Amino acid sequence: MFLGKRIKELREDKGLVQRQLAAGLEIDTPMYSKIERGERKAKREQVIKLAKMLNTDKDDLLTLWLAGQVFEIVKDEKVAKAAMNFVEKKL
Amino acid sequence: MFLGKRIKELREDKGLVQRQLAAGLEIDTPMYSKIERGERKAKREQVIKLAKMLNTDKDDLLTLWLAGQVFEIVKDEKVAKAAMNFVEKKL
DNA sequence: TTTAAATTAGCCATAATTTGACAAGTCGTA
DNA sequence: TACGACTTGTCAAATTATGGCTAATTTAAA
Repeated sequence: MFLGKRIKELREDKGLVQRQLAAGLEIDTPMYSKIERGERKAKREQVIKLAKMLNTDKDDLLTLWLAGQVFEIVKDEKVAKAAMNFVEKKL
Repeated sequence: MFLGKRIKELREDKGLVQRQLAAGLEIDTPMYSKIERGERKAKREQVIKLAKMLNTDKDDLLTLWLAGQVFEIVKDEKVAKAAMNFVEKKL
C-alpha cells in the first residue's frame, strides 16, 4: 500500500513495466501486480532488490514497507494512537 | 510481553493463580503461562476477558496488547522510528 | 526437609495463514 | 482484430500459529 504506491510511481517514472521488475524479483507478473496494489506484501529481501532496480534509497522503501505492516495492525483499533505512543517510548 | 507483565502484576495483586485465569479463558494453565511470559500472544477476545476478570480497564490492556504486536514488528529495524512517525501521520 | 501446588519447558498434531504459480479475464491501443 | 500490459480468481505447497499433553522445575506451606 504505502510501498506499492511508491514503487509504482518510481517504476512509471523510469518507463518500466511490471514484467521487468517481476523478473528481477524472480516472481511472475501477477504476483508483482499484487505487491504493487498491496494485495500481497513484499518480503524484506524483495524490498531491497526493488530499491536497487529502481535506483532509489533502500531505507526509504523499507520505511514504507514497515509502515504498511504497522498500519495494517493498528488501523481499526480505537487505541491505535495510545499503542503507537507506547511503542515509541520503548524505541 | 507488555501485556504479559501487566496481567501478571494485576493477577498477583489480586492473589489469583494462573489456573484461575486460564479457566476463565478456557485454555490450560501452561498456555496461560505462555501468554503471561509473552511466548504466545493472546487473542483480542482473550484480552477483553482478562480485563473483566482482573477488574481493570479494557482499553488499557488492549493498548498494551496492540503495542506488543507493533513492537514485535519494528524492534529490529533501523527505520523503526521513521516508520512509526509515518504511520502516526496517517492515523 | 518433605510434600503439594504453581509455574515453566518441550513436543506434537492440527488449524490457519501465507506464498507462489497458473489460467483466464479486462483494458487500452495500434 | 490483435497485441501487450495489467488484474482477478483459484489452487496446492509451504510456512506459521494454536492448543493440548506430559514432564520438569520452582515455590511455599507444613
